Amino acid sequence: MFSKACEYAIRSTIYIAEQSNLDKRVSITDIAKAIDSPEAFTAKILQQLSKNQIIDSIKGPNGGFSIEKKNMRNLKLSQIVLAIDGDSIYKGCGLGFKECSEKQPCPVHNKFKIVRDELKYMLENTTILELSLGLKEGLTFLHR
Amino acid sequence: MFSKACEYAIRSTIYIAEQSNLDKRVSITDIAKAIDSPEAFTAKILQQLSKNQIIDSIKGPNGGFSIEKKNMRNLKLSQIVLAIDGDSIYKGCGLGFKECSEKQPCPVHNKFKIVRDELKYMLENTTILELSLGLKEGLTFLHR
DNA sequence: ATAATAAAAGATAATTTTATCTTTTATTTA
DNA sequence: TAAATAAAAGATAAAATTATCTTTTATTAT
Repeated sequence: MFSKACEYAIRSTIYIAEQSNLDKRVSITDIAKAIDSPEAFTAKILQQLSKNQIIDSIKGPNGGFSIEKKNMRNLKLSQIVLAIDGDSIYKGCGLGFKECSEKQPCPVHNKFKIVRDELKYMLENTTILELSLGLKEGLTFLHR
Repeated sequence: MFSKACEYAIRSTIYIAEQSNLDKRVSITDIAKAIDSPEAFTAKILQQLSKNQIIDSIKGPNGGFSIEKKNMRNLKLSQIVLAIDGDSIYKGCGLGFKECSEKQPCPVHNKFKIVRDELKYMLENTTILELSLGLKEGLTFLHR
């Protein structure tokens, strides 16, 4: 569905949100351990998230990553996916045709449209806040 | 969504079905031209489809690929996806956790379940026959 | 100011996926 | 039976993705 990079991006963001709700800033090392991901690779992805203003980053002692509480409920999964994997999951043809469109649809166009729209709706209406609350309440997990 | 290999597999199968409906066997070269794909790579994928008995293959003069008419209406998109990409699209966790399950769900588990079930239903209920008919009737296209 | 901390940036490496090329095997036609 | 045809199988190569390592920059505390 998504690239590994995007999976790690989503995991990271949810974890950072959870910790930011406890007013804790987290380091790359913390994050990689918490979400069970390769640290250096995760660092690269955090850079992208920071550049896209999805997370905040502070250098130096007591530095680390965070998300402002007031932004969490407006931050949607779709923004992370767009920043890391681009818009191909929304706009791309199911069979990979660049020329595929409503006017000139590929054989699976209309079948896929239903699923893609459902996915799009879900990503655009799921907030990082609600996902981090599930974690906090012990209903969901970010590791084994 | 799917790998390139799987995209080419689906395109190929639909094209072979369309031609088989006209009682025409098609060569690798025909297929690659018709679906706009790299020929040698497509050949490899056709081998897999043949091994999985999704398509029939005959060597030598007047050989090529085909699908028996009586099998077309029972052949589902899901069978092609399973043969080429495996079951990760159905069973895999949206965040890539191996340990994710109903009992120990990741934060997006239930959100993704809805979308994944919709996709699964679509793939398991869309036949190659119906997709090839859309092509035949000029309603859909496999090229620019 | 200096040392310590932590992320950013840049370079490099490993792995996987995509793609190609060559040789072999099966089948048909002359 | 020999030549031609077409897919199968095997080896190799290119590109993209995933992953790691090193150096630089910014910030804080001493």
